Amino acid sequence: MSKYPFHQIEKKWQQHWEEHKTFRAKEDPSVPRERRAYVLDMFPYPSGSGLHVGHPEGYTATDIYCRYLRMKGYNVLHPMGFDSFGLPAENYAITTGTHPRITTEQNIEKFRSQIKGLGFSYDWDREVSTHTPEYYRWTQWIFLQLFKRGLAYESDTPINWCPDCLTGLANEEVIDGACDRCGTQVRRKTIRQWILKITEYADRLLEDLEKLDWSDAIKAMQRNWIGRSEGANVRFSVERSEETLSVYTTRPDTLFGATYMVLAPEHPLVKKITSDEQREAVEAYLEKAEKKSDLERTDLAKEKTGVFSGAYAVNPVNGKSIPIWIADYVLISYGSGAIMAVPGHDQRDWEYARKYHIPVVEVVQGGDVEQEAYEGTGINVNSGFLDGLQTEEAIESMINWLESKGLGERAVNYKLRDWVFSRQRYWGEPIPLVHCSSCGIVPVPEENLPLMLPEVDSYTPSGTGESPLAKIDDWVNTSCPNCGEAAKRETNTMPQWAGSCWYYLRYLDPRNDQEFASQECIDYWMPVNLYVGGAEHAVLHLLYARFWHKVLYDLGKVNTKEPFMRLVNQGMITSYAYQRRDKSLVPHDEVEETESGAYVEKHTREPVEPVVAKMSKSLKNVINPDEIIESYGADSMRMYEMFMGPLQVSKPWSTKGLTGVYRFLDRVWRLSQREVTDGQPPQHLLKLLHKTIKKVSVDTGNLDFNTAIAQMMVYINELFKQEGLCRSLWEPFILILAPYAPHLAEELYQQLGHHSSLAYAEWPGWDEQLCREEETEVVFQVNGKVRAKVMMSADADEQAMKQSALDHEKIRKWIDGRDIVKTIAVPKKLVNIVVK
RNA sequence: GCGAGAGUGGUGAAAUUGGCAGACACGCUAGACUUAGGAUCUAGUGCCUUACGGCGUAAGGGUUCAAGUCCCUUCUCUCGCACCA
Repeated sequence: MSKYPFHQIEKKWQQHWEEHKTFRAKEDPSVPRERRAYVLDMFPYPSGSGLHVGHPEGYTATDIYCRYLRMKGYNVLHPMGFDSFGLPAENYAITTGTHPRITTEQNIEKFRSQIKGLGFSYDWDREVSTHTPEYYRWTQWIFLQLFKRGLAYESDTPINWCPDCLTGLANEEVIDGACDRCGTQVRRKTIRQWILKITEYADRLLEDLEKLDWSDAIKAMQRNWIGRSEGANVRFSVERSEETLSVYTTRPDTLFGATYMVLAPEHPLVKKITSDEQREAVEAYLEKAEKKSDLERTDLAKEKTGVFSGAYAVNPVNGKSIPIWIADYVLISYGSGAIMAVPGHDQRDWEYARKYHIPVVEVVQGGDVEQEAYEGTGINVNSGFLDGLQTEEAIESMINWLESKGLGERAVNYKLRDWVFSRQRYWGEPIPLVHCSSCGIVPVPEENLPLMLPEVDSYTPSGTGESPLAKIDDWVNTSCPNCGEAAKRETNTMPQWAGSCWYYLRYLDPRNDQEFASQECIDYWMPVNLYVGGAEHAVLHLLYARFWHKVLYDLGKVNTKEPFMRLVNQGMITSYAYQRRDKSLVPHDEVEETESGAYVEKHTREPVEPVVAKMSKSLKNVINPDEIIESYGADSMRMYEMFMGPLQVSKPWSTKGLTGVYRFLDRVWRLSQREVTDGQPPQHLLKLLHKTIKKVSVDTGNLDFNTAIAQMMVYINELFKQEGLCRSLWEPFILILAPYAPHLAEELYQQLGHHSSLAYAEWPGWDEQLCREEETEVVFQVNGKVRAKVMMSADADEQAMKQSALDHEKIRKWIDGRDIVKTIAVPKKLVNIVVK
């Protein structure tokens, strides 16, 4: 066993912090606003498999940052909790009959102890779990506010139905046509759903992104998801019919080029306008389209299919009669579910027109519409009153024309769709509404919240689309809060996103039973200064949370338009796996290393190559943090995760690599066993100390933890070479090590005679004078190639540098007898002599 | 297909404004030492070359006294979106 007693040290200090409530955050009004920091981690779903090495990465990063800020004198709020409603616990309940609360709370227990084992400086007094009635009371309360503002509505729209989970899924939860959770192929089913009108906030969600200190990549993803576009709605009349057909277009300037129209198969007008001759063909096509899953409909994009409806519309600008087709390349869920097709200037329409021999008309110059659609801008032709106009003017002119004739108007469209908010599930927040036959939908009075999740006999969904709650008659049957007559409760529950939409607010005031959080606490801490989590939540969670926050802002309940000022996404921690020649992957335990250092598959002796892959159970390359902590200690685990590389990029785990930081900490420990003296330290070490303090301070503030650690290693390697141990070189180092390896640092700090925790000790400053070098190495180059290196005074001027280079004997060898064209000197760096 | 990002030793990676490519760590090699440990310590370690020196940041080209860094072309990988009218 090692000399470094991390087991003992880590246990001791974790107990100390817990007993002394070292990291409790208080709303101290004497701390000015700019010295307060709210640093937030994305809270975990407490799954049955416990923590994996990915969780501690972000948590370690924020912990280091928080510990650093505390030592810099900041008042820091750093809470942790659990996103504890969710499908796995319920699916487990369905198969075993165990109440999801029981499994969930066991899992929370396990997660909490694992997280505590890493020595994170959370204020545990603020812990929240979304499944507790004290918490979901306020989730329900916020839902009621949305409902009262008209932001929640019922709709019978077709939804994505997972036949395995027997539940509806939001569009966003369907990945490649399969259920996000269980992978089952999703089907369409029509069901009554609660929907939240997030689209009403689309513009603000888009605009307010500007102010946020988020990566451009994440902002771009959100922008893309919201998908705002500007254009016009145009109404076409249908020949021999009273109907009008409304379409959305971003290119009203191409209206003269619209030679046909297309309806999505689900469009309500399809049945009304289809002619008798075409009815059979249309019905056959509709049936085919219905059977296609979304996956097929999007994947079969290469070959567009459709059918003529037999009906014609009138192009309002030129009175021409144009055919109306039905095709599934038009989506019912975007725009009006119908388009005007301009084959000259839209590639999809072009392909379709070619296939069905529909005329292609050029109305914007710039391409060759015989070869392909021209989607760019240019001068309008064949366009009546638009002829000769540039695209931008043509668009304006056409919109004005449409508006003046009452045939259309300027319009904005979004890809973003409203949020399907109900789940036919047991393990979620009950939606606090009552259906009354005379009063309609009535909210449960706020003073009666929480609406408790009742106990049930069976967690199995009814299979009809209703949640297990529908089977409990004495819960479902209630009286109307309004008129007192018999009424029925809403039996849908909320999705898992609900609880995570506002948890960062509950941490501010977690035991408040009067409101979700007091104004004082919100004012004191908000907004979140730094939010760290996985990129997988880049769109959904962050968009939903921002939406709820804006609603609360409109209600006057929060003081900021945006909840999270700075967002950092940590990269994924991957692992090595082994790959056969045919690129298939081999599980970890079926590979062994040969004597020559190559890898072979055990039973076939086939050579395999190590490659980086996601950790997965099937590849058996999952790293368990408990084992790492047991063998190397939490401080090593923390430091290694930060040493691997930049926080934001994904990087492969290597337990061998971890031994590097373990050895470093062991070396620090062995240093501490030397006698500490009070003498004057050697100048070169003092200078190195100050450079180290500077680099660690700057890098920690920028979350560049890997380079900060490297610098501490450099320092310790030098310090180790010196005999003895100078207190003035040692104590500041312990303080800068503290955020990274807090257990060891506390122990060493105590060894130096301190009696309290270093958690609030003053972060050491550095002396800029000592960080400066009097002498630097200067490179002499001839034609850009390094020919000599010399030490020179840092303030040598360019002239002196040039002269010294020209006089240098190695340089003379290269320049003698040649013409010097030019000489460049860069102070402290180099001299370059250009010769011919 | 579109969009974003990335390609640096055997490996993870460093490298203000263009200014010594490879810090730090793993691994490897040699030696020392021993309380034989998951040790530890010392030295070495980009490639070619006995040396002088040459070549090296995915490939090719360009700008510059000087390019990992700036510009152009190509390739590969990762992520996101996927008929958004």
